[in-house]
Amino acid sequence: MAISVRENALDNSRLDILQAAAKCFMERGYAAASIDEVARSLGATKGRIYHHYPSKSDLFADVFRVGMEMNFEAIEPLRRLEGPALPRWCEMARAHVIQMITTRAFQRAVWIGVEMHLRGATTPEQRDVFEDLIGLRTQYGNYFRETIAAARDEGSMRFDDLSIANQLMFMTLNSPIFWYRQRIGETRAEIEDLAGQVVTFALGGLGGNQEATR
Amino acid sequence: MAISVRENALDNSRLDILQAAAKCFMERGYAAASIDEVARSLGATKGRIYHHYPSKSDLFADVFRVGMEMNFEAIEPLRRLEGPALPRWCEMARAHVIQMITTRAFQRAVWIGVEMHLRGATTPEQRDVFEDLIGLRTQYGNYFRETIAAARDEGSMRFDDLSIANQLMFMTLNSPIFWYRQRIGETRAEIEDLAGQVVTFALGGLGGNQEATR
DNA sequence: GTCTATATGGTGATAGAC
DNA sequence: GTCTATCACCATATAGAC
Repeated sequence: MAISVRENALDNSRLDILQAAAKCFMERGYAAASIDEVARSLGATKGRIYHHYPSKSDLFADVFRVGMEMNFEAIEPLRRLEGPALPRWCEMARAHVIQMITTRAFQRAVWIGVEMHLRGATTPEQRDVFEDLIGLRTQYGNYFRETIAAARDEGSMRFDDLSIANQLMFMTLNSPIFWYRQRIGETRAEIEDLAGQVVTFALGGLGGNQEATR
Repeated sequence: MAISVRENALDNSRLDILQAAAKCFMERGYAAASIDEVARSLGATKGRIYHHYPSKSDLFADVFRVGMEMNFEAIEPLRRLEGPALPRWCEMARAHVIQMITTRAFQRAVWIGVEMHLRGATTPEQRDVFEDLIGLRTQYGNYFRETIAAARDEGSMRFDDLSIANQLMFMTLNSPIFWYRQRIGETRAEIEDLAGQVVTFALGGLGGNQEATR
């Protein structure tokens, strides 16, 4: 079943707003982030934002959606790789972690959205839109879930409960959205080393063969 | 260097307020949780809360503090265990995870506080109190950090960067505060099985010898 | 100690000028 | 499309009755 990939391209004004909004949501959280603040960080007033989005909730939902779309794009070619599950998982996991680092603000918003959903903090009006977004997130998660299940079947991973393993794996792979801090002059190689350590940790947690990480 | 353990006992009225507050902070987050809501969940009005706490911020700080004190108590006997680091770590980690599950509301508040600190969301007035609390949290974290460092020295764990390993370890061990849901009629054995899976994942992530988990 | 007002400030959202 | 009011609402915090 095909993921509804965006038909509508991101025009620049919308993208500007989304980036500013993602940053504010990351720095303040959903409730504490104000539309005024998003506008101010754009050097504008909220009239501009309300022209594009009918409500704060809709703005947030769009940040969430775009964040998920970025994720799907990042692993799309990898999840179709032929052959054994373990190396495929390694590629996917690595791409995922790098994505968490490089699009951190959006990914943090995704986390906030998932967390709001889990604790039932969504209002009745938000619920429909959120169901959609959570559906995207679930489907994305299932790609990994199916991959580690296959790896376990193939004997290259060892864990007990699949759901718990998947939860713990994502907590690990997502964690840079909380503690990563961009350093001045940081090279791509340093980011990849960081990602490598995160993937290695997750692989070990999943009972994978350490020699498989190159 | 002694951790300042509480001299002042928790009288019942304060404990009631703290429990209600912890629950609200968990369900709504710091910004969205209202004093009115905490009061309502106590069957009271906010006059009662403001009699005990001068501000929402102080109330939250007390929840944070009590949560951390619970943690110190949970691992206090274990961190002094003699012998090799690996089994000591297993005991500490296991106790920590069970603590996350059984005092979930308080631990979630602790997380919220740490996160607010990390993203600089604290106001100047909050800063001093938060520095204290974050200090507690850091010292608690150091107990684990020293233990895994020792385990690595002893050859029973294998990882690259100590800080990153400690971060990833805590993300794993803390994660039940997000996804754990109490089930009706759940037994202690089921909780311990759950905790065992979390600890096993973390141990694997730290490059520990799987046979060491009993 | 706890309650019932109430002051105060901030935020989401709207209306209408430009 | 964006800005400048402005409204309505809600939440923190306080004052004073009981």
